[in-house]
Amino acid sequence: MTRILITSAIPYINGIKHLGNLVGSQLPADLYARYNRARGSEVMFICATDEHGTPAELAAAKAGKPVDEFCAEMHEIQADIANRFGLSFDHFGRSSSDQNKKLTQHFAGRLKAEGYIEEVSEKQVYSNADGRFLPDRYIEGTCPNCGYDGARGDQCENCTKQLDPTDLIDPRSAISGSTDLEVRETKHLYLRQSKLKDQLDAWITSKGDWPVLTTSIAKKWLHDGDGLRDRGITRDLNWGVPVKDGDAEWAGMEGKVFYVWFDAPIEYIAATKEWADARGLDDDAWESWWRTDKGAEDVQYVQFMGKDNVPFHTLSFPATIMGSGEPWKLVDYIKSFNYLNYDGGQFSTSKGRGVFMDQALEILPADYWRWWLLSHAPETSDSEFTWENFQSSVNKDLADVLGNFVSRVTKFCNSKFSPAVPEGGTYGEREQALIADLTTKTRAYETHMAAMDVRKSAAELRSIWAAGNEYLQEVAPWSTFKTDPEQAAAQIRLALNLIRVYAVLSAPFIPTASAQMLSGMNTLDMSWPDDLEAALGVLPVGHEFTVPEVLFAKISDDQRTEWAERFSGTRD
RNA sequence: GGCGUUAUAGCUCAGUUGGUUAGAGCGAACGACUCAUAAUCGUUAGGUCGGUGGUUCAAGUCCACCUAACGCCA
Repeated sequence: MTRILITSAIPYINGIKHLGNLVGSQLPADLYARYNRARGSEVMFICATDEHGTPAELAAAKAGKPVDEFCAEMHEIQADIANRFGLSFDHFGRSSSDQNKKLTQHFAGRLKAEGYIEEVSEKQVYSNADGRFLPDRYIEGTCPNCGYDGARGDQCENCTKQLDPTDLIDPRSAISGSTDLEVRETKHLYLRQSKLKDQLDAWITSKGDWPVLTTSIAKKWLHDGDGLRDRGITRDLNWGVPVKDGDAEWAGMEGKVFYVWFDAPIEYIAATKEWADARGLDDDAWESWWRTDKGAEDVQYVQFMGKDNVPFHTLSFPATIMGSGEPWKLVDYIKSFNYLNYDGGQFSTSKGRGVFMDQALEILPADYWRWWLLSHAPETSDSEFTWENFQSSVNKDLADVLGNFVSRVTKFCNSKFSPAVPEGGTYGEREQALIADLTTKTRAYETHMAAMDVRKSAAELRSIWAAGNEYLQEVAPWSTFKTDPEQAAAQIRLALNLIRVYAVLSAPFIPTASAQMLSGMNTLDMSWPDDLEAALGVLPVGHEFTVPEVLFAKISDDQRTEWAERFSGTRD
């Protein structure tokens, strides 16, 4: 059996994600996971919250809570929203877990032993009042160039001149406002990625089947300017994974933590261990997914992410894996996405512009969003969300084409026969033609899904739905019924079975509606239609069903107008 | 300022290694049907593929420059 390991870029703990974040990683990853499970593969689908770093500390301070408590609460909120969006993670972990601390320290120790860590001494501003070192952008003062009062340590946003923190006149902490600052000498660890440049380059080059978006970004970082640069992997913060050499202390690094981008991808592995630990399984259970010496050789590992995450997944994280000298699994395929824009501009977390995951679920069920987002996923270039487009897609595709098909078939059967699969008649030429058509379309759908061509998959699925309406329109059972009720029964029998087939095929996109369709058809049979003719006979003569409620309600013009207004600026 | 991305029918987007009359869905017009969430099905009309020049027997598809929008960086 094929074993597929799927990871979605892990969302940052600081706040609820917007729809652009969702469609860039978690949602398409979920589509792929659900599809492969449906086809009988063994799937491990991993995601987590990315919890370390200064933004988390500041957000916690703003909320008046200890950072660990803040993260724990935010993790629960994100887990709940993910669940309500139907994101079917096998485990939704936390980068602040003990498993990740141990593993991150382990990797650092291995990298040190293999000669891929360099210790560098730097000067950095320390705030006595805050009791911490300050990153450049958290120091404010007066710009020596233009006199602007709110210049930051890295740049003056008024005159755009780049600065060093020591250039500022009357510097102060952006966190506390304190002016009790001093420059201290501090030591940091650098990951010597440059030593692995050729190895990384050869590895990327070998991935000829990866999307251009992925490889071009990686190549740019490898060859731009002086080539791949070493990266600092430690910070002077309290909130993070303490710097250690495996289990041992690291001399001179006391009180420091690893940089969030070092420990975050390692969480993919650690979250799988969290999964095993939560189920009382031994180490073999998770190592068989990640260690090529313990069974992961045959695992197909696919990562999903937005384009901003590509450098870390094509270079930094692989450098960590390669540099460890241990047989960890490298990614086999990276599916990256462009950005989704919102109504003529960007989604903005800080301005509250656009629709956020919790708000989306307040106004409509998850399937509506899943369908629109996936069928418009920004695969080849940035794409755009507009309320008009959303309204017409939902109304036309979901309500009119699919929802109405279910409705017209079940209601017709109920009124002319009974709420059960009717008996009589036989399948003829037209039915065979439909089966042939559906077979072709289903095979095309499978090909697109396997290739992670999200939009093409959605278009193919829609055309499979439409085929049912085309068939009904042509054979017109409402007319047939008047002259040949037996034949009308055969036509409706086929159409009822088609509803089950649609539920199975559509489940990766719209799992909730799919479950409603199966429930309405009173069946638990989710077998994949490998053979369409057989699949259209699964519900036997006499099988009872219930006429389902309206599957998808339409979006009215009033609603559309109201929502466009509501989400245009400030988050409520 | 440097680097990069994008620019295809009214809208959202496809267009493989350059090769016959540039495609889909929505929207529009017309027609059919009436079982159904005023749903469905069919037909038709819309584009000199941002602009200019070039390479080629042949360019939306390669090259140069220009314009516009956007993004990243220092």
